[in-house]
Amino acid sequence: MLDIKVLRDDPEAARQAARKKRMPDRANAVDRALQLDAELRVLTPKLDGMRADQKAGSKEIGKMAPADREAFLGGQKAKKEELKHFEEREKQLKAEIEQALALVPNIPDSEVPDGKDDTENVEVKKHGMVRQFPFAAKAHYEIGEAQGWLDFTRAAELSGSRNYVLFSDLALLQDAVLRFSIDLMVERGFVPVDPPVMVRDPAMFGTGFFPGGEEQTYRCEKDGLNLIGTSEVPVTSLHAGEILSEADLPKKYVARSMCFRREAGTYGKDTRGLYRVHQFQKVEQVVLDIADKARSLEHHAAIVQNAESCLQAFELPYRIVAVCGGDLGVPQAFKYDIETWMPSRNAYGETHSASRFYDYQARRLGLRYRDALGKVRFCHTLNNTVIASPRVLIPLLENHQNPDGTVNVPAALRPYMGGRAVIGKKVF
RNA sequence: GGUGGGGUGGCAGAGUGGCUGAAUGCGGCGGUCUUGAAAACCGCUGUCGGCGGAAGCCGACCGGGGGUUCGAAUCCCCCCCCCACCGCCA
Repeated sequence: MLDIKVLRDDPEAARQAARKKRMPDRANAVDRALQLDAELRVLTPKLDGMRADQKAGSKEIGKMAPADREAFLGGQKAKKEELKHFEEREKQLKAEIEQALALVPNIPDSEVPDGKDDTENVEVKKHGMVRQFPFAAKAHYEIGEAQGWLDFTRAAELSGSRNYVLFSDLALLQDAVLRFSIDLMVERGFVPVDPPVMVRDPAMFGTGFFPGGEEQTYRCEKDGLNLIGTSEVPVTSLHAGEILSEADLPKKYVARSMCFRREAGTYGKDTRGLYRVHQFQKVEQVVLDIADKARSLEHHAAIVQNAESCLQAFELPYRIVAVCGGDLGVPQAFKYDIETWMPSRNAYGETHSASRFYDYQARRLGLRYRDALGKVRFCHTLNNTVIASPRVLIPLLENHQNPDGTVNVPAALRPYMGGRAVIGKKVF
């Protein structure tokens, strides 16, 4: 949520923001919010005056002799009656402003590239050499199925499309990857968190997924709970409604959780293999800190670096792209995606997403802190993937495959794989 | 699912119709004392909005919504949430 003052001061910036994000309907919300706000700002002083007057009368009456009360009472009642409809309008306006404001997207930073979708993201860094295979490289699902590590048929039978079952060494490899990532983050000072994967609506709203993301979310209607699509939701919301002490900041969390996504509207897209699935596990990093842009930028660089460390440890080629306006979500001010090389796609595929929000989420969450001067302010929030599986298994299997279908285990992961340097048997 | 107890300021916890935006304690800030620190003592210390250069003044807010009343944290109704015990299950 943006501060209404930001809209008043520079409404064009907010409209422009929505357009840059290719959300024209949300640009309209700016004007709706402002229009309602203008009415409220006329109404408020008037209402306050009336209330002050009525309140003063009530105080008088308490001190009066009973005989004098009668005459006064009539006047008081009339004032009360008059107040009533103005108060109703006030309540209505406040609710509607809130509603409109919730639709206004965060303003993208000026360095966000212009563009309509992910094809217009801008590469800013490339790391590692793409491997040239002297043999016919297989896709991860070919290797996985041949090794008995992967079963999409039974998964579909059990749970429908976009599901999978991992077996044996691939199940272990997934765990190795996740555990390595957590250990790396703990070493870097992040506090490990095992959060709930079902959350109430305010957490979805506060992090900016609602309104708008309802179609992507599995919901337990009976209980009014939502399955999270990322632990960003519960972890960023951990301190919602609190006023933290500046001494407690920054809060740096690393969470591991199951994630659930309906993937509505993606029919026919990435249907093979492990790329786009309904449930997966993710290690996520979340940072909460004081409202200072420079600090946010530092954290952002650091959380990107953390993800890079993982990919480097896994010996995977990747690149970093600055996400363009049209591919940015509602709450983000800036986002880097990290894409890892996936031979079966003959392309880099998104594996990480590092966002900064400034105070947009914090404002919606009521996430605040008291600064050195005693002033209460909204925090800044950021997050990035550390590793998400099974998607990361795609590059791991494909980049490290041998002609016979066995797969090399990167040195960093061997301690988590019983010391083995190779997994699988000769299958090709 | 059943029964009972609760939701008040950064935290803990008083407060059952006007003198309460809210006692008290803790914490925080400032000061006295000290070579320095601690302790002790003194003072200040809720959030949001409006007007104002400021001091300040006004308004809203005691889980949420509605109601009674000239006046509600306090009374009534509905909802949400938390806790305890029992039952059931893992």
